[in-house]
Amino acid sequence: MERYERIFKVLSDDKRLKVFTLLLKMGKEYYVCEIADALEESHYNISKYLNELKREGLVKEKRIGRGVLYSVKEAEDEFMKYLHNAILSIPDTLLSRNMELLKLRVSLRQENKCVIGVNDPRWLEIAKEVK
Amino acid sequence: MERYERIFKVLSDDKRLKVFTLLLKMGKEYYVCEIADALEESHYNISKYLNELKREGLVKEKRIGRGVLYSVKEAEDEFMKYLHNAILSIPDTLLSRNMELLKLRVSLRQENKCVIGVNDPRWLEIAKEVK
DNA sequence: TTTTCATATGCTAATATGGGCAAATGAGAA
DNA sequence: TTCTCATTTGCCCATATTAGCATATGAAAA
Repeated sequence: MERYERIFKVLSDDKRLKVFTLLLKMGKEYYVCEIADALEESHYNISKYLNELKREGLVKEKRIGRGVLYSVKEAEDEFMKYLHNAILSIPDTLLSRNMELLKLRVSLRQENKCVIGVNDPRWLEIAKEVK
Repeated sequence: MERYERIFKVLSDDKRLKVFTLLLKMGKEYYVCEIADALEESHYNISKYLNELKREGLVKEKRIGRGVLYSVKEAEDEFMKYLHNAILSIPDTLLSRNMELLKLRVSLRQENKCVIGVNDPRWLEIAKEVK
């Protein structure tokens, strides 16, 4: 049962569950810094969460230049397919702000460069408009 | 997200996951002492696990005389239905010994009385036959 | 009532977990 | 090479979780 126990454990933390749910609902690839800004968390913690999710086979990574793109790994068995569906059933309303922020954050991409997060005045300006 | 986080948390422990998976796969009602013996755990810990599962709405209880019957609570939303299916997808082989023990344990029921577990020589005799 | 039985709960010590900071990678740019 | 940037990792501290024991309930039997 260890695999299943570990999968539930990695999803049992608010922050990690939000990271995974966001990636699953948005369905594309995102940089660590974009996810961090969308969830209004520190970059190093988001990096830790993504690594924990990767360790359990929930997400995959792809290095692009200096950045790393993360996305949900395709479900390879029945358990994981149902788990994805369960998490997709979580109401969007619980993450609407973060999904909105992520879309905005991605729209700032310039030749695959990240506009750095919390301290960047441009980003703060944009983020405060989103309820 | 708190509800979902809490549900994953209660399933993130080996023992609690086994209790819930066993109840879900077997699909009937069982006494605390029966579940404890089937999982070869202490009665007080199994009682704690069942209460934690109940607190998150995963199982329900029914008092019968001195005993308490526990069973899986029907899924009431999409999330829970998919979660049940995910857990039902966990291979039976991982719990075959415990499912076997539970069936044996239930077959000993006498007018709703429990034959007490770990220290009862009759039960030990029966249990050691199951691989 | 008193006793017995099945289950539940309170307490404590050992262990695990999470967050934040600082420093380390690793890859491209200069 | 050296510098910069995005991400990762190691470390420490505060907090949370867990198991086991002892005790408490609550319901029926004596």
